[in-house]
Amino acid sequence: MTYTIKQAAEKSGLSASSLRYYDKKGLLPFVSRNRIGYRDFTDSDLKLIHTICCLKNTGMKIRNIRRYVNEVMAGPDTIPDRVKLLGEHRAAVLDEQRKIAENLSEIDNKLNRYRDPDAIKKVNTDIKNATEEKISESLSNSYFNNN
Amino acid sequence: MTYTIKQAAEKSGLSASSLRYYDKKGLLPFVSRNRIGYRDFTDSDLKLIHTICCLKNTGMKIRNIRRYVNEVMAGPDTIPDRVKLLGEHRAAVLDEQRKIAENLSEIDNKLNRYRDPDAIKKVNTDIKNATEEKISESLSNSYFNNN
DNA sequence: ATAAACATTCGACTATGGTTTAATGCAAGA
DNA sequence: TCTTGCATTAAACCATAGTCGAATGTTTAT
Repeated sequence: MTYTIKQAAEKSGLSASSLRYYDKKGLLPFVSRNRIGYRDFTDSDLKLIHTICCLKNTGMKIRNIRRYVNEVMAGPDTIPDRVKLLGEHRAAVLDEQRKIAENLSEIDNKLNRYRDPDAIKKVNTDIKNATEEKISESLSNSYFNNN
Repeated sequence: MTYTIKQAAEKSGLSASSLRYYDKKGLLPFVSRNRIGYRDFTDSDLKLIHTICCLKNTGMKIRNIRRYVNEVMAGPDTIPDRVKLLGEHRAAVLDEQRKIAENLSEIDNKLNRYRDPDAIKKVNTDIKNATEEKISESLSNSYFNNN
């Protein structure tokens, strides 16, 4: 069983354009061509493409995905390299997730402030403070169009 | 106390270029200018810039950050809009975090496979299967340069 | 045999989020 | 005064990750 690029696109969730783009970028050196130059995707190809998607979806750059694919193509000797590459990526993703969670918790604080019954009062106090800060520096103020 | 763009850059963790870029994109309408046209950043300004950074760091697009900033500038009447905007953003971020965690867990599976004592054997089996799949379809095989 | 529906490549185009450069101006210290 | 260091703008440039259109070829069904 092989698949055309359109079928591979459906199965992988990528667009045919993206698959061609990835191929051009060296991410799909394992995809064969039939006698007239059309790509023939196998199930094994789609498994590796799935892994590529996992890396892409977690933010790995094309350049590093290519490194990984090349290591896969080079055979079992590169297993330590793959562990290093994936392990470092894993750590980077976790760190990024942590940072996002931190930033999100600040957004949550804002949301809670806005949902507070006294939100209007508090927001008005903020505006007053910001405005006074501008005034005390003889700066123009743009809150509420009070220029 | 006011800050030059350089000092504001240091305090916010952004580059001066980014601050100018954000200003150009309408994210900093609250930043005043002194008599010769230089930006004067106040502490209140930096607080709002901090919020902007939280939104940016969680992946909000410039266009939506601008919407938020405009709502802030428009005063307390827009609090429900802000809650909607931030609430939707929050949900989107959580969903994205969930997807990333899912993809990462598949990467973890790969890592565990590679760290298995039988990793080489298993990888060789994979290559064998992939190769046989290609052969059975009369396709060229590129694993191990066995073209 | 001809049209529809695929496939190919190449180069141009888009979007996003900046960074860099060039020309210019202001301000403060030697 | 003159140099140094900061500021301004507009426009060009960059990186990333695609997407699209044109020209062309293939396969299939009618």
